[in-house]
Amino acid sequence: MHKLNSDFEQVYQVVRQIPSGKVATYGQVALWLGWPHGARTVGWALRALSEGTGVPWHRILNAQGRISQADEELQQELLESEGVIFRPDGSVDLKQYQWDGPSLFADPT
DNA sequence: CGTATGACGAGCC
DNA sequence: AGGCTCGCCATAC
Repeated sequence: MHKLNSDFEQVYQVVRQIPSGKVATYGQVALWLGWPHGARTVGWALRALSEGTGVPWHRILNAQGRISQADEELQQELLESEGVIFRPDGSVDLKQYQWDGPSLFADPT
């Protein structure tokens, strides 16, 4: 299949699998892609993302369960609209909301 | 091709 | 607990 598999595309493919109401961390996504220390690269990919791509970028938080992007207000609203509850300190309980990982049934294509 | 940058993360002070 | 530094890695220039 067309190898559009640039590293960015790989990131998007994983992020797109995160279900509504769940979140994932940069490092977590990186691990799923096989980059033990590529968390920053995941951030780069999401940053390069333009609007209307359909990629649920807002479901990505840092290891502390906090928003790392500039437009925090928007991201929090998007998550809350999916049922994610933020703590008073502006973080989310990863124990509760962190996604388990890509389904083993997800076809790699 | 070397340097700088960044939506990270773990460690150290 | 909070802030700073350093390591990692794909892009940008």
